[in-house]
Amino acid sequence: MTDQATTGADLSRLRELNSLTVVRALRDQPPTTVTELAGLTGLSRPGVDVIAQGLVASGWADVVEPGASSTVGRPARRYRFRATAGYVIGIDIGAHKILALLADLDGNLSHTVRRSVDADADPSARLAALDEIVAVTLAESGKSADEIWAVTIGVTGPVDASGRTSLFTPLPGWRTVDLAAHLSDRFTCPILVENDCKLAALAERWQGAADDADDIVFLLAGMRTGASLIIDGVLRRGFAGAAGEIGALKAVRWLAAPSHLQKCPGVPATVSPDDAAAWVFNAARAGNRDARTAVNRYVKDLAVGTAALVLALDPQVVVLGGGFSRSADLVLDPLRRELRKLCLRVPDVRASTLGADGVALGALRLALDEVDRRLFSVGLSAPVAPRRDV
Amino acid sequence: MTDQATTGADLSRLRELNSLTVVRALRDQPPTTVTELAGLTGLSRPGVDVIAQGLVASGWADVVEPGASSTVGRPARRYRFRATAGYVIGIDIGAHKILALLADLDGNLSHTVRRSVDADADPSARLAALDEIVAVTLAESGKSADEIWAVTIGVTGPVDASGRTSLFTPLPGWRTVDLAAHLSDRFTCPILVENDCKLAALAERWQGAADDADDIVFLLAGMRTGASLIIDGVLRRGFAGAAGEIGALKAVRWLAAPSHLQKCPGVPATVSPDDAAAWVFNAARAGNRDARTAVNRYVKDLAVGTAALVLALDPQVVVLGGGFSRSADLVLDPLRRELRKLCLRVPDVRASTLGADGVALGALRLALDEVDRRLFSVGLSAPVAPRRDV
DNA sequence: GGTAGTTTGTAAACTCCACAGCGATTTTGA
DNA sequence: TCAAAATCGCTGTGGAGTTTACAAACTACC
Repeated sequence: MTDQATTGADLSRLRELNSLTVVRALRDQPPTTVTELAGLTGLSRPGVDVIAQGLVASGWADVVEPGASSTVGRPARRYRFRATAGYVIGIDIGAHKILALLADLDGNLSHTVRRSVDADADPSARLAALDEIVAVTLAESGKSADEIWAVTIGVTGPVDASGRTSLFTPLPGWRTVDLAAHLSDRFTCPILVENDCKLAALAERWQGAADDADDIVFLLAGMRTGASLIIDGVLRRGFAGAAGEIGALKAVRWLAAPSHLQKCPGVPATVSPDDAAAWVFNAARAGNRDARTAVNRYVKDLAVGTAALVLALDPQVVVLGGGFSRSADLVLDPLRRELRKLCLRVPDVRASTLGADGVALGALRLALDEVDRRLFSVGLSAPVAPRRDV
Repeated sequence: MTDQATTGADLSRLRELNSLTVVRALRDQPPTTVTELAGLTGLSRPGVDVIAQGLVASGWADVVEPGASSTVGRPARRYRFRATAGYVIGIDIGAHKILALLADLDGNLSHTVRRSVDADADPSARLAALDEIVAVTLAESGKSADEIWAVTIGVTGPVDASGRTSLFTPLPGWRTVDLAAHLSDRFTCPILVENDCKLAALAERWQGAADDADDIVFLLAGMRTGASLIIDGVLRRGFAGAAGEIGALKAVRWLAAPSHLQKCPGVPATVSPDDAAAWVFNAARAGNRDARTAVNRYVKDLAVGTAALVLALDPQVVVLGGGFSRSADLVLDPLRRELRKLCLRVPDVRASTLGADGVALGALRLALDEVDRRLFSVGLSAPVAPRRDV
């Protein structure tokens, strides 16, 4: 706060700011000519030219020499944001699998590594698998650890400010694990730990079903039920990171809701508890009466908590994610119907388009946001990996 | 969005930015010397000097010539933010009264005008009273309409983007009233209309019980029950302005909750329905058994909706406002107890410190925020009333 | 009462940045 | 081959902030 006041701007800072706006313009454009950049930024052409050359020298931009030109006049040199100056990693530690994604600064996926993990593996086994998957990701992509600018890990359970899931977590023995500390000797860059449901919401806003919305309620509908909130375009964690945990209210029957599906009469004994829900959805789709009522009961329970969130926040969109979003065809319509009964204004209700990869994608997005925050918000630093602050 | 890109900074813009930081530093400081300002802003002393003189010339600052100095050295000239360059008005249109406040740009109250209105007055009578109170406020303070830089009006019921309470409102015949349009021929400055409960929340964060918090749930506890949300320091309206309306959920018994008090056995027939609640609180304080159970039942109902909001948002503070906050001594403790039962993490629960003036104060705050947004965010304009954009 | 020390106010010189304008260069099309 | 069009690169101009230097004003102390 006291530091906020010292914003006196020097001439060098002016250059910094202008470099920043040029980089920003470059980032969401295909390779661009100086004249185009001048138009985009409002700066003069010679001015942009100097800045662009500076960006190339410092490593933020690449030059694309003109090829065969189609327009009249001398073909222009083009500049391109050097998205490969750094990379970020997003990891999803689920109950059954660990998924790691590696992407450049534009968010272009360059490597995907997946490993399955035993559902009741103890923390040390899970951490070993994490270590291995990180090593493999770096090795396969040929990147060294100091080319990684941020790492985000998604875990189940609410994550507090220190990056721990101390409140509760379904993973056995996971409450005292400090993931950031565990990876801190491998990476010097920021390491973020975040709740999986929150990350999935970020992903849906980035590349998924809600890429047009700023106010989103994301529902994790699966064997666990959860929710997370994006308000005014920003993921909201609440004061202690427990925002969205409306399922803890007993009147909201989210804890027991999936049991409507599991305990549906008619599920064959050969179907494992984990697959029961899928069986019921299929049966409902085929017209099975018991299965249909089970689904309806499930949705009715799901809708109560959803309505509470909708009334509390008045979002533009509700996104149905989680494992059950594969059966969105059966869930969306009754969910809309219930919400219409319960809410003042019914938001758009949409199904996730990202499925099981959403968490890891959201982890990427959060890592990219962290890089943005560190390098592109105050001023333009040199294109090197930011250091984690203690 | 496309306009956002054109942020190329000129040298004149640099001056604008530095002027802005100096004004910002001046605003939350007593009269300040150039040397102090240089320290605060990080600019050089001569640099600040030119800027300060420019601010005086344009009317943003005043010079305070040095008086008797107590320290060694030549006594310094001091500069002061000219808070009287403009004024804002905050108005609360309640069921029984209309309250108008006039304050300068620092938020210093300079005039208060109050008029009572018949509870079932029709819209035209209420609008006439509004017109009169506006005229009186201007006349008594000796200000002309073009010295007013923003006006905010607080009304009951959710307010949509157009400033109308089309969804519903307890005031008779009020749904089609367009307050901003009604006042638009009197003022050229921005005219904002906002829900009273939301404004009261703003006030509590500004000068009230939650001035240390960024994540706040404000409860309006009275004959109506409502809530509003401040998240990350910003009042959240939701996509269509209906955020906080959790009371619309039937499982949340907010609509019926006050009837526990009104229908408490033992209320004398001589007590009017409006005063019944106050009677019950007094009786409970005196030890009346029926009154105590009525209060407890009321709090239990209030707590369900509050818990839903707390679980959804994980706020730092819950502020109890509205008419019943006068009886916070009876409400706070049982409310905390209930929340402890229902929530994962229990926030601070505090009573409003502003009482019935909160809405008008919040209206002032919103008007000041609007002025800030227009004059102090992009660059520093001349110190004249901003024009309402169509 | 005078002088040293300290702080403020102001002017000058300097540096740096963006801009405007001009000519040179390179390509297309007639 | 020449004109038109667009880009590239250079130079001079003006403005903003900084540093440096010095005069002015005040306190403290001898």
